[in-house]
Amino acid sequence: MSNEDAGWEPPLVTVTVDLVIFTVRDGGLHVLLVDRGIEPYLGYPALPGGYIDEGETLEEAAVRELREETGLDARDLHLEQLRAYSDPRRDPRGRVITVAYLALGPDLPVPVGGTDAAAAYWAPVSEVLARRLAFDHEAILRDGLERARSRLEHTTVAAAFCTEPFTISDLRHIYEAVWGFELDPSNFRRKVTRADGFLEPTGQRYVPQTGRPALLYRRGKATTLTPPLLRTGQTSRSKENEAGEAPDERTPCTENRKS
Amino acid sequence: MSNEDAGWEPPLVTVTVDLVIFTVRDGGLHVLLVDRGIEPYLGYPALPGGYIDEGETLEEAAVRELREETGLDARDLHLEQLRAYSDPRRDPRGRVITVAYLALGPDLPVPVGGTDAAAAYWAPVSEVLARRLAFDHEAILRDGLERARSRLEHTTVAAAFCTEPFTISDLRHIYEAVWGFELDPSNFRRKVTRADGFLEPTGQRYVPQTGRPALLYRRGKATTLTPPLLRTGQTSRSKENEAGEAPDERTPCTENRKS
DNA sequence: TGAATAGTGTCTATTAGACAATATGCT
DNA sequence: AGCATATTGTCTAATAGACACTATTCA
Repeated sequence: MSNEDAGWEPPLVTVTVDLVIFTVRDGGLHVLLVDRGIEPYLGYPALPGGYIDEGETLEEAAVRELREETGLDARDLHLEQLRAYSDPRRDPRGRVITVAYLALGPDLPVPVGGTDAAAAYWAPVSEVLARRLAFDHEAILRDGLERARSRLEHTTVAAAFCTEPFTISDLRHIYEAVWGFELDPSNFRRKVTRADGFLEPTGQRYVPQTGRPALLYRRGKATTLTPPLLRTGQTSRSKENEAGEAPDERTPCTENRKS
Repeated sequence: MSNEDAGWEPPLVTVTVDLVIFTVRDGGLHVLLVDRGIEPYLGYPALPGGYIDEGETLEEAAVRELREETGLDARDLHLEQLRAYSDPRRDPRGRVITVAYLALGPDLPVPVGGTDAAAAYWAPVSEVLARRLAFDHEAILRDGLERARSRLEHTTVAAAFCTEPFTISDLRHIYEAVWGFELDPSNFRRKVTRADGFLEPTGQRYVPQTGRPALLYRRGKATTLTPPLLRTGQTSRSKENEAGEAPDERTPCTENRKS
């Protein structure tokens, strides 16, 4: 390494983690935000996050901030690293590099008053993208959205959005909310049921207020989705609407379940 | 953020960038390594990398280290962020977080003696994976390999491995070297020529020592590959061999070109 | 019975893999 | 001519999208 002259000391930087936490509620994609209570960007909505502690990994810091800032338990969520953001001017206070994490989970209640000053709240992604966020959090949110959309194509994480047990319609509504267009129910069913290890039948049924009862499933063991469920060739009745604009129906993922 | 009590100062950490630089030479996938000249891991092979400077982005640091440690020019390569590695014990000297970058490029000559003490050299990935590397560089290399393999499925970066102009056979040899198994030349040709914006015909031909001349192409404008070129369903004569073990033929990507 | 949603079946165009056949240079 | 590789063509099974049709519950 070129800088290891005797006596030379490498520069030290502050490192934070930021969390892009998505859920689907009321048929639309939502992201968890906090309103900043201090400068800079006082009053601006921001992604939850915080400084990394000594002796912990970035992932551990993400799990900790998840709990401290939002009251969520990482065991209920899918958590993965997104990427690092390092523009030297991204924080006016000085050099702060942040590593963003993507979290996907069911529509869990967030405490109105967390352990922190600013309370976390769910906000529709479509609306948030039209607003200004603190720091470079708009770019991070956009990257997180694209990553989530891509993950739904190649992995089984969509099921992480659902509380078990769930129906195939629930799962389809997840895809529709994240991708922003509708899918053919018949073809969707064919693909997800054929995909090995995606869904595990429970043998139980969900009896809705109206309509035929639906079979209930649990998450299978597979994490990768073979073959992938690609966004290309969406059905013709697709409604091209940006970023989590809710499709027509507003079926909650799991609510009022009987068996 | 939960730690912003008055007077509290966030911990400072050292940040480095490490580079997984791949190329294809002699029909096999190679990675650029340096031998460590100082403790820790004195004498061990390692990925090139170094400390981030004040006022530069991680990407700028990656470009700089590329030049300083290997003599390569980032303009000749595809460069993308891989991910951050943050185990507090990954560097025995103390807390060092590293952000790995993936670089893909043609078989460029590396200076025997760089500006640095240890000279960089190309090593076959298959052999390197059987050896021990410094720090957590084995894991980083593995992640980089998987990322590269995946990128070949969904993007046109394979062409970044080739020096222009190149033939479709050249391109296929890239895929075979990175993925580690052979592909059907006929079906491969059909897919890459149909993919819009992947290849741009030059109208010129490459006349080899033996065999029919091949048409030469340049990189097209597209970066994403639609439809994707998936690894699944490899041809039956596939030779399952791990990580860049060279296929039978050893056709250099571009050498001794006429037109 | 009718509304509403779940689930099945089918038709067709497209695609992928396998592999045969042809083309074109060189020695 | 004979070799080696490039390029084209063809056959078949599998798949995807579109959409009709049947099933099951409740009001």
